[in-house]
Amino acid sequence: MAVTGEDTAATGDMPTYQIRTPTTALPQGVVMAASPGSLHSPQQLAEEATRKRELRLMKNREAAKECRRRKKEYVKCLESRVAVLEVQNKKLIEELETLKDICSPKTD
DNA sequence: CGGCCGGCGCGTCACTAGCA
DNA sequence: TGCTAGTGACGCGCCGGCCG
Repeated sequence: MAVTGEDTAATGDMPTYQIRTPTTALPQGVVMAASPGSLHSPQQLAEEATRKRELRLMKNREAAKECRRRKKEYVKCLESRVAVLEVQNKKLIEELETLKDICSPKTD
């Protein structure tokens, strides 16, 4: 691992999202119908939209990090549970064999 | 040594469940 | 019903190991 975390996709300053989904996200020409109460110049509206988008992206970025962290933890937890159950299973099998030996009629 | 491949982490988008 | 947090999916870049 040791991934140089910071130099990946976005931090490389390559807005990949623009390439992938030009139509979704925020249709660029469209200046989101502003909140009816506050009237601003088109430029202000655009700035507001940009600001909102950046905030959303930032929050989602953090959410994704947290989500991945939890998922890793969950997987680790499952793996250790598997290990415990395997040991337990092995012991039970051994015990079963022992009991079989004890209970089986002598062949001699 | 250079190319390829698999694994990993990241950012973003799209979708959804739950809440006010 | 609109908003937000959570998450699956996708694509990207980086790294380490393997092979010719």
